[in-house]
Amino acid sequence: MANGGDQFGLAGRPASDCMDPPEETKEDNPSYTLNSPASPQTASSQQGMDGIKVFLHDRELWTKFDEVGTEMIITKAGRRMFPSYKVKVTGLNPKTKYILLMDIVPGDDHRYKFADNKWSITGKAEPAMPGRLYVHPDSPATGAHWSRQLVSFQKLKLTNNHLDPFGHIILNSMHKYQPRLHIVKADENNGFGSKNTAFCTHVFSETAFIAVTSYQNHKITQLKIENNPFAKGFRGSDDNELHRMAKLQGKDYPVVPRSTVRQRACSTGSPFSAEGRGLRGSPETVGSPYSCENGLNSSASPQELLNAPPTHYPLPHPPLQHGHQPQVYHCTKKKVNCKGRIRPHPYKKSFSGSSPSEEESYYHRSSYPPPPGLPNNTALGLTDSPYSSDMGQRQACMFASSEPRLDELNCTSWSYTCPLPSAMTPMEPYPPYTPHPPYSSSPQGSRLSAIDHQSSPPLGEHITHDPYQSQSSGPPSQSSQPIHSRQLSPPLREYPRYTPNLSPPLYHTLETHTHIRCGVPEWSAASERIQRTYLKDCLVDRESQTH
DNA sequence: TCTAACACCTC
DNA sequence: GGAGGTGTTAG
Repeated sequence: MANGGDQFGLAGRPASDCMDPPEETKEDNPSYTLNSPASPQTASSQQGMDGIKVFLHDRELWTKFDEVGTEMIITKAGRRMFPSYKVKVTGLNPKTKYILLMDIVPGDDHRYKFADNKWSITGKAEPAMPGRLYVHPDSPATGAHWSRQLVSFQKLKLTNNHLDPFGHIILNSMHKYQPRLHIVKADENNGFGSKNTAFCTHVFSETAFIAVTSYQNHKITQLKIENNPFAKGFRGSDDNELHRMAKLQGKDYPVVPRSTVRQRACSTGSPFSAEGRGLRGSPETVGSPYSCENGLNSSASPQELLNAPPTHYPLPHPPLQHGHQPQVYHCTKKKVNCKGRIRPHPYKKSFSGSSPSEEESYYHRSSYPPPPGLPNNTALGLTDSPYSSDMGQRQACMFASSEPRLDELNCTSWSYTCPLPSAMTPMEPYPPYTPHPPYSSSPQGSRLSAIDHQSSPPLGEHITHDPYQSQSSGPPSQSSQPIHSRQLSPPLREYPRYTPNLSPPLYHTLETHTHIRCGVPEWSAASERIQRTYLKDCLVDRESQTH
């Protein structure tokens, strides 16, 4: 959340590591990029990754939501994200194959509540859900393919079902999250387990959100209705709408839509209407001096960033309510009692998809810790394979991963142990939440594996960031422990413990439970092997299904 | 808080 | 026409 994130009390944007020139401007639509390690060890990993740029599609819309405090519905069956996460990627080698995947990491270590029309911390976060990675259905594909058009992750679904068998990303309601995009080189020279596996992570702070089972902030509801085609039915349009509602309510006179009532009630008589709340561009939020507390800023070397285990993502927002004025309107959640739906007054379409060209102007690079299941330098060696996934409707592979927390980026070096469930033994769906040291985190892009993924400490609070700077980091270079074994063990997939047979064939999910702590990187060879293996398996599977 | 049924909508 | 994505609603 760019500014509004402040609503969530999110930490400021991640400081950029400045691997890239500070050429970025507000209009760069930068993503924070975490490139591959720059260490001698992994220097090669960066080859071909440095020039990669990612532009968030519909950034304006995202920002609009962010300013209010984005909320994403999570349901047992899985719910798509809206706005959809779509990006335009440039700088890829046309002939090289890449795997694009996403993960959603905790934004911090808190649980939130929405009261008095504002978000506030209500306690400690619940144990992190098993981390999962969503691999874009087209993966792996050539750079030319990815660059050809927008890369959409709109089919990614969020769920609150801890036992979800569909491979959806599991989240906790009332918790803050940060989506991340990972680009992994799947070149043949980067086989599974290869130390040269290159990848980079891109983070758009404006895509941070709070997971909810029902919308809390009415403004978000309205934004969704106004912009999501599938919610068109809830858009008010004109007087006819009122009459229609009246009919629904068995009345012959116009009825004021609930939303309208709320809106009015909320915005009336208060100097702190949503607009004035400062969520959007309020001086205090926009200009918030997100100090670099986690060292993500220039203080951390790319290498360090890479090494930094994923912790929760440092969101570019000031502490909750920080600098916020009381919300103006108090929207009661009481529903209007009527038979039919009460439609809100017509809302003007505030945003329409931005054109690609527009997006480009908003490019900004980013750098963050690698995806939990991603290759840390050692980890993911993706064998090249023409795993083209052209099944009618490609499915994405889901991987469990540890959820990185940015607030832990402080550490210059990281270590994490991955009590890897041997052979993907069913693990606790929700490992008891273990408080982590202030700056512990899981290694970035360390694995695509089933790693015990206990919640890791939040990074956000400790991170500062310059909204317009980019960071880049890569897999923990050190990866202190290279993947030793390249053998591909049986694919670890699904939730052996829950519904081994329920998993759709195309969804491969691994749940990761990772213990993270700050210190010297200690990679779990086992976990890495598993993730590496798993990913490969997933790809192979797809390939076989494709062909 | 959360869920399931629902009507309405897009695709 | 059907599948599936929406927010609403009641419980």
